[in-house]
Amino acid sequence: MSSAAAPAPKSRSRGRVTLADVARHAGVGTMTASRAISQPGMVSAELRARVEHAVRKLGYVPNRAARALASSRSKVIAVLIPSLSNAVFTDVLAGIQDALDQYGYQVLISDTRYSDAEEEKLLGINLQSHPDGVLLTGLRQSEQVRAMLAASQVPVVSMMDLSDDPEDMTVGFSQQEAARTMVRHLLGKGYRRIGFLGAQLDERTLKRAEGYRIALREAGLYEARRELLVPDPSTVGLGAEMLGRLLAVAPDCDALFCCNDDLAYGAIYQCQRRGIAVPGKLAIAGFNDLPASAWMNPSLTTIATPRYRIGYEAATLLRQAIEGTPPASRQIDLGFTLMARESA
Amino acid sequence: MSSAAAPAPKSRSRGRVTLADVARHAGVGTMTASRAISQPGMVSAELRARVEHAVRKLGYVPNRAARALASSRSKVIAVLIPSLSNAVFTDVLAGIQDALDQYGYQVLISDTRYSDAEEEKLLGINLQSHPDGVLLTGLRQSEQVRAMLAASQVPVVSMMDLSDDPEDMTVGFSQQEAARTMVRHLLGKGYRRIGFLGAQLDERTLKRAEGYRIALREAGLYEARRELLVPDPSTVGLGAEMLGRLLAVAPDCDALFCCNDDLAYGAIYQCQRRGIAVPGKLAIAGFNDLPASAWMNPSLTTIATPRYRIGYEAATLLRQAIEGTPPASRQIDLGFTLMARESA
DNA sequence: CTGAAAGCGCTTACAG
DNA sequence: CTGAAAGCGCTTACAG
Repeated sequence: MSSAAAPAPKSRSRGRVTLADVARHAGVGTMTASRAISQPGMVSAELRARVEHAVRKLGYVPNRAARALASSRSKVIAVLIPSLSNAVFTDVLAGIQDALDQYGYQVLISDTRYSDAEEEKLLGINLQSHPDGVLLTGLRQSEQVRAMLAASQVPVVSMMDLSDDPEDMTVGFSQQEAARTMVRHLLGKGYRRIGFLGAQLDERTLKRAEGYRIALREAGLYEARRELLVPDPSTVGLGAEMLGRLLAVAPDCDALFCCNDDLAYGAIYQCQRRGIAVPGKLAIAGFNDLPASAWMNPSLTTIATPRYRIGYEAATLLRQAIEGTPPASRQIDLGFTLMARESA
Repeated sequence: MSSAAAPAPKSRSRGRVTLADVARHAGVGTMTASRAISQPGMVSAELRARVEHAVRKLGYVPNRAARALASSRSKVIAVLIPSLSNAVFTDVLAGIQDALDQYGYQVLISDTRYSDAEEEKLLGINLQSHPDGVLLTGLRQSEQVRAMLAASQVPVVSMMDLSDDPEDMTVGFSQQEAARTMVRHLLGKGYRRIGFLGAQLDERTLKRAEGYRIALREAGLYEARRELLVPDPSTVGLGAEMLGRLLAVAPDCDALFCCNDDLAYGAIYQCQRRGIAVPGKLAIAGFNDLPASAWMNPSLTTIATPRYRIGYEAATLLRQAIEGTPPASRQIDLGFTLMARESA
């Protein structure tokens, strides 16, 4: 039909169903089709129905990349956690998912494996998706990470701890206070030679160790030799091994505070093998209150942490920041609960 | 300078540094800048250096959405797992991450919570990102999910099990054979009244239950009353409770095969509370070999499953399918290992 | 309430 | 090895 004046446009079509196809099928403009999908309220009932029918009929799948590019809102939230194999953080993730579920955000989960270098790398990759917001674990990020975050101007909420900078958005509880509370509980039970087992040496472990020291110093009972810190990842096996190492240098401990439940499980199992009565000869306490802690024998005295709620509230706070809703508070302290059971 | 003929283009710029900025700064064409970043080998060393310098200087962050839109390759791989709070699947994820780490894929992790409806919903959302490939757990997907996958024409690899359809790409092991192997081990140890505890009732649990039945029928020892299956999620607490329920109807069991380690932990803990000697009075076996199983008392007899390798090999197989590399095999059986320990 | 045009930031053929 | 133009599939102002 047309004169040969204009060359045929080169088509790079992928044969996918596009919004234009839907609009054509429904006999409306592309715009209207777009609105019928994203803002149904702004389109008349009839056109909306026609568009919806066309969507279904053609099996239209919106293209997120195109939407993100055109709207400059990616509807992506990036989450950086130090470990996916630690139940603490999968509980946090569950809370995040539940909080964001109905708001159309895509959650990008990254496991930094407790490594700053890995965190930088993963954040860099995530930033390429231009997330609308970022959820971080802890407060002590590397300079690099801070710089990247600042340059991207993306809203950030930190999880698990509390900041003393009122500018920060944080949801968590005081790691140090929680540890101090546990040690005071042990002191209250009459224990006087309390040891500490810490692994990974991440920010939270160090804060718990500090809480332990503070509480013992307050009681005039702190002795550095009762404290064993190693950088290895926390596992049950490591707890078993560390118990042996600590008792080798401080055999007179009457109680042991482990920086998490996994270590405590290992310590208890090792005591059982060695015939050391728990808590009779050695009381043992953990941190986190994992599901097995209430069931093992002896049941484990530990600190219950509000992991799910931390994820839920942090995601909600971030969403509000993204959407411009003024949050009631930028700092949310969710507290912790001492679970006094049989082991200590 | 210019005459007023052409209206000024409306700018919707976001103030972000773009490839065009980098190109301008480096004094090259946009194309060359693009290539210097994506295919460095195709650009002369000098221009490449200039582009790299500009990238660093301007703090350029590539826009994934734009890249995906223009190239029709999202470099996204969607992973659907039934649970993030089950260590089995976080190990699988670790393998996936490690396999894909160096190839520039963004991994989209979705937790379907053992729900078909949730799986459909999450797959639908993931498909909007037009993933280059999808990693699925198990073989029994809903009709909906299958239809969506077929329509999207995206390559799919199934994890955890083995398919008898040679068209399928699968990486796993025979759940049924593994269960059968465990029951045979128990039979070999002289146990004759072997019970079974199963929860969640997902595909894998049902296959393990079937393996249990087959092995006992082979020995002429199957009795339906020794089998307890409940749909609740597997937890240590549930294992403890189920032990009580099973012994109430079949108090003469001399061994118990639990569909996973969590249930087995709970069963053992419950025996300890009730003064039932394990394995003296009741032998107990699990499935998966979680890290604590080797350490608890008694140590747990279980089946070690190659979870990390399943993730690693499945991701590699998928990547090869995406990139057009003919894989050595579309079906990879990674096997399993009986861990005979103290409990059975 | 509805729509034609322009633009988001890249990469893909196509020419040099 | 290098580059100008067109296009990917949406949404954003801007007009009706």
